[in-house]
Amino acid sequence: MKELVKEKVESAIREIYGEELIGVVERASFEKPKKKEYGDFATNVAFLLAKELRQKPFSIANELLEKLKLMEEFEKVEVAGGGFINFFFSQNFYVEILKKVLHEDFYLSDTGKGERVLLEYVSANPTGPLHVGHGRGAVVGDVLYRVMKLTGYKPEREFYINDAGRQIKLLGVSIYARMKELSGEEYPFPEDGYRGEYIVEVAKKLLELKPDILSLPEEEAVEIAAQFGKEELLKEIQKDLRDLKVEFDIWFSEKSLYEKGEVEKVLKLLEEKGLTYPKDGALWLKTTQFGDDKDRVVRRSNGEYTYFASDIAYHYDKIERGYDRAVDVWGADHHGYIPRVKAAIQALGKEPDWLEVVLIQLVKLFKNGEEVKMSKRAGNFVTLRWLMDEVGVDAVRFFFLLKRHDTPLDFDIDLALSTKNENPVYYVQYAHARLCSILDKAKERGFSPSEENLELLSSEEERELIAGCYSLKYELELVAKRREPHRLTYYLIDLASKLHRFYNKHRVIDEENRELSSARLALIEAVRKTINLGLDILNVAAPRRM
RNA sequence: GGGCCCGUAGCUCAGCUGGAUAGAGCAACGGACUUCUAAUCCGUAGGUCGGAGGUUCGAAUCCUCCCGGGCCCGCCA
Repeated sequence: MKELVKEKVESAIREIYGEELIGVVERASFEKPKKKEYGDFATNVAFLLAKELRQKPFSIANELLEKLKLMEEFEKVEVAGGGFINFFFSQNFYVEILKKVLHEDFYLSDTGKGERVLLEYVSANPTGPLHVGHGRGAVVGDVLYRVMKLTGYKPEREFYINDAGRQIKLLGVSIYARMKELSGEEYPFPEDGYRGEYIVEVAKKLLELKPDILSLPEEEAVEIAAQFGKEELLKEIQKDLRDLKVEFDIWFSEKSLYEKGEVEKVLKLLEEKGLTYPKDGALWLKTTQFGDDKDRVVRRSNGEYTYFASDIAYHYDKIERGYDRAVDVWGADHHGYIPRVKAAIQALGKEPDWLEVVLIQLVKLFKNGEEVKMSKRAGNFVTLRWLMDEVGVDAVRFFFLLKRHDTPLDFDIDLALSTKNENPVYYVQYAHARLCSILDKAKERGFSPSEENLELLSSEEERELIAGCYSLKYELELVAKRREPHRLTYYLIDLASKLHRFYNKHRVIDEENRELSSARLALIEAVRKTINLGLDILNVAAPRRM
């Protein structure tokens, strides 16, 4: 709808003021006003044109009005508030929109213009189970991907496996220590080792598989434990993600960067550009040249590469793979890391904006009004698995998108289990079930949807529903452009609310008025299709009955 | 000390690339089921949008300062 009004205004401006002022349309607002007296849509273009033309907004608005009045999509156009232009859509226009919703893939768009975007999310270390924060990032990334697919982008999904470096060694030592304990030997547990009980389980499993492992030289045994643990835990992570309905196209191994010499290669490249220097026995990257607070170490004085070094190689690899843009989903505690990675990207010759970072804020769980504390089994955090078992996947996915990704989320477990209207998942699902029920009931009684008399759908509630369905297209564009998947849940709650309001005021199946009934059934089908679509994109169930 | 995020109704939060009288849910109060699902709806009440300046036709939204809360500042990942 927005595009349409925009288009019409553009053509009016073109006729009156000429091509050169078309640009203001992009900056102008086109919105549904809060007050219905102000029409179905309103714009402030006249104010913006006033600045350019140095004339009064009011007179400019009136000039535009003369042209806009004549267009058949509008029943009425008026100027108010000193220069706002208010549009009232004609009934025919609503009919056309409704038909589009019914027959076309109206929600698709080409906003992305074919941009190849690499979405990287979760990327948890294979040293333990996923926690709820990972889950939130997973859902944000996953839904973003699904929406981008529908809005003209070419996204790909990637999980970066941190299977190299210190934390994997530590994992090996932790498992080794537990195996020693299990076989009754005294062995000091490493200072920063992984203390979660899951380590004990991995240790048990490895002992069963390789009973003689403890008779091997310690170094060798630790290495085996590290590899085994990494694989086991990665499998667990993959299972959690599958159950959360989150998928990936590429599993990218950090280790492979070392094995293929990519880390050395990229550091050499940076060295050739004169962007590295040795100091105190370490190798530093001049990130301050690109806006970072201080230079950063890429190779420690003991010869080991830092995590940053492999991350540079990783992003270099992304650049080499030819993506137009990379979007990384990170935990908000990593935000201090952004300037140095962006600096590295510039050092590699790309614009800093080539990389976008979506930050995921903390998730806190509440049950019976109290915060759910860390479980011993997991180490020191609540696992995603526990939460999924507790409230189900649909609730997890939906609730993770109830707040913008960078604001902290308090996850109310009691609410997620509630079957009342206060639970937004049920609220939306109930709307869907209700729509299905009406359609079933109508069929039983010999009614069927028809597009013969759609002009009868002229009440405020019906128009709201028609416009509401169609705006899915616009919402998806916003989700993709602004990387804000939470908008989709809000949209669905809003559409469900419009449906419930309609339902309580109007009767669909009416023996006295079969024509209106048939038209309303068409509307019901359109709303059902739209809610179903929205839930599908979220990958949340749309039950026919509840 | 430096940097980032946040402060909107009693509570949880939308709205923030400037637009008309600031929204929703929960909680409170009052209503609506012989009818297509009451897992729903309608109404009432509730606000100096943390504070003070500034930019302008117009500010919750942009700028500056202040107050309050969170997070980050490693040759960790």
